[in-house]
Amino acid sequence: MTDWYYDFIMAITIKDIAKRVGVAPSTVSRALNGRGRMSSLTREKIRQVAQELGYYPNMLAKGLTTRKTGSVGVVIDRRHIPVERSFYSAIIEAIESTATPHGYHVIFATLKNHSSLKMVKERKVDGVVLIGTDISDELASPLLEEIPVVLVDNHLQGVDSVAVDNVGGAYRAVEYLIELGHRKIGFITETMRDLSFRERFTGYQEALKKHGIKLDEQLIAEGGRQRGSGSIAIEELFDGKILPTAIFVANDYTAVEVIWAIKAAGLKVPEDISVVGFDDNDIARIVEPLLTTVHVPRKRMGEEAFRRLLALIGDSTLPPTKIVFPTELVIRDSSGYKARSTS
Amino acid sequence: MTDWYYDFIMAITIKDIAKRVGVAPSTVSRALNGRGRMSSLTREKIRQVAQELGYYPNMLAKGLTTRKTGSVGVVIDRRHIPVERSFYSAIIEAIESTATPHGYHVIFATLKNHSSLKMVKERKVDGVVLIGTDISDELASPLLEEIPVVLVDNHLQGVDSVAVDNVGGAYRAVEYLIELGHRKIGFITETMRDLSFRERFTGYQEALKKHGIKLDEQLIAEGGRQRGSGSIAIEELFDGKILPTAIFVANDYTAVEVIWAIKAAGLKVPEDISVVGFDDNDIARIVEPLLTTVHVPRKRMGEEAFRRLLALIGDSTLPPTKIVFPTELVIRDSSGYKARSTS
DNA sequence: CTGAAAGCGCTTACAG
DNA sequence: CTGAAAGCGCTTACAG
Repeated sequence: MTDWYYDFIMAITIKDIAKRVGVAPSTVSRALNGRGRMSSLTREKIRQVAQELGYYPNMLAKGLTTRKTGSVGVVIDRRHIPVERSFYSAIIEAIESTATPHGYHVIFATLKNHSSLKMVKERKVDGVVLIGTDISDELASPLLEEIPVVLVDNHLQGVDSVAVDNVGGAYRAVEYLIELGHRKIGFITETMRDLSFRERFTGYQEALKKHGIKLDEQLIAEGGRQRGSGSIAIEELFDGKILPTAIFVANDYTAVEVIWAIKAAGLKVPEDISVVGFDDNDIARIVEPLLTTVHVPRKRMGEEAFRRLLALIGDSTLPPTKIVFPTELVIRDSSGYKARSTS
Repeated sequence: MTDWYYDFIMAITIKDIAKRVGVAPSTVSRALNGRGRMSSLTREKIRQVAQELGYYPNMLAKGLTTRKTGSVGVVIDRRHIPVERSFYSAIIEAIESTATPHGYHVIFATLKNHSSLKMVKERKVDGVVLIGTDISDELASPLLEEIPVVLVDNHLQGVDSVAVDNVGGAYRAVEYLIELGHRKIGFITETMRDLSFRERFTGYQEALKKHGIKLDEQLIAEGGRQRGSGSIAIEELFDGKILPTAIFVANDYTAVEVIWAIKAAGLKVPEDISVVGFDDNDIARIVEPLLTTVHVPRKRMGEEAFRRLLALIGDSTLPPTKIVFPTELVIRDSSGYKARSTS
């Protein structure tokens, strides 16, 4: 009776197992962690009882002595919410689903409120992955001193990162447009302040150059970080002397707005203007026409980010590595041959 | 020199502060936690030194003695990923952003692998919110014995929950369709196995009844839990004797598929058939035409879920409460008056 | 092969 | 008002 009561209130500890098996708690610890040689008989007995009792280690106690928590932090910049929601969600899901089989939990935080530094300082995590493009050096540094860090979709000198081949992806997208016969190819981005977007711009430039097309400032527009960025940028382009026959947009969300704006202006996509995005966000398959875009392997990036973090947790002296994933152009309905009639 | 070295390797503890101020560690603890009376002079001195040293409590140690971790778990059914990604992401974000100012961290997990039970048993969280519609009694029960639980978008006897007025929302949506002149109003759902969807069906029935419209089995279709569910359901409806002039769809994602299927059949939305969804998911503003739908206040639900959980963590004897949020019909472009010409 | 002891960093009665 | 001690549940040298 009292036994039952006790069990209900308190969780099972190694002491309980020790008593039941008739050994010392330290022996239970060794058996369960597989440390040190010991008779496989007592080991088996202990494991069996632990199982029977439904024992789980108290990670607070375990962590206090081992300095490992079995958790990792995943931090995302608030700015990416909710606009790029599905993009970053996919990465986070991938991290979670690869962390779980390794016995790790994932603490999810947003960049405001220093809550990421807090979780590190409070010793709640063994490492952290920082997702997104706004992670500054000042933010990363204090973390780096304490704990392994992996950057996703960003890069800082001397810090591990998993990124995507933005230059190559953009290059391929623009080259594809050129292959379709386009020569007046616009470039639209929310902002040039993001590393990823600048890299995509570089790819755009390189593709033009490679094919002997001169860069035209009038075909480049920055819509700003806000809703409606795409339509602001389109207005800017349309105000110029020359109309593009195709536009490469630095991310899908803005590309969708660009499509809307083009349609609102009474033009057709892709008949009048082809549009190609970047990311292969969920919305790319919802807009009309379905968006041609550059696929970013978010799942693989998330998986790799966790794996890399795990390696660093195991050995923090590993030299910083930058892992770059290739992209893939996904051709859908928003792009087509340049119309003959147009200039 | 050695001092610096020491500081760098080890984190600051109350012992360090105690030494510096010249008091006992227990005094530091009391000062920092504001427990017990003490001279406000030493208290201030201690707090100041803690601040200077950049002290953060080791939550593992703190949690070991207080049995509080300062973390809560948020668990989502794997099935909701990625289809309903943005829907549940918004709730999770809301939970995170209301948890942070309270000093709490959020552990995010998915329902597979028992990783949710694991985090509870390992004492990593003080409470958990279970999001989504697939949380069974068997899953919730073992958690309930250990820790406070709040359900979101679901309900179980005797468990705290925050939900949405599915019946009322569906009622309003269908009544709106009736006001537009529609009489042959279809109902499409992925499945009737979800509580939410059944409730929405109830609202549909009640609205018809209230306005003296007979329920017609031929106008009801279940597309199944899969991609393309909406188009499967549409085929079923179109195979029937009578064509609906409006369709109420139990969730937005399926509603989008329904719109696609209608357009693929050569009909127009809303001219030929009006479509109304439920959720006000991000995609509702991306489809064409923009989807009329029932807004679910995900942000407020997430906030309230955390607040409720916090209350239960403070006092686990609070009687179970079911909080139901009202919905709001958001009229966009996928719905319109019933065309005169049609039968 | 296994036990007793110390320690991880905190809090909390208990003295004084 | 404040200090010394015990304890939270685990691990890890250290003995034996």
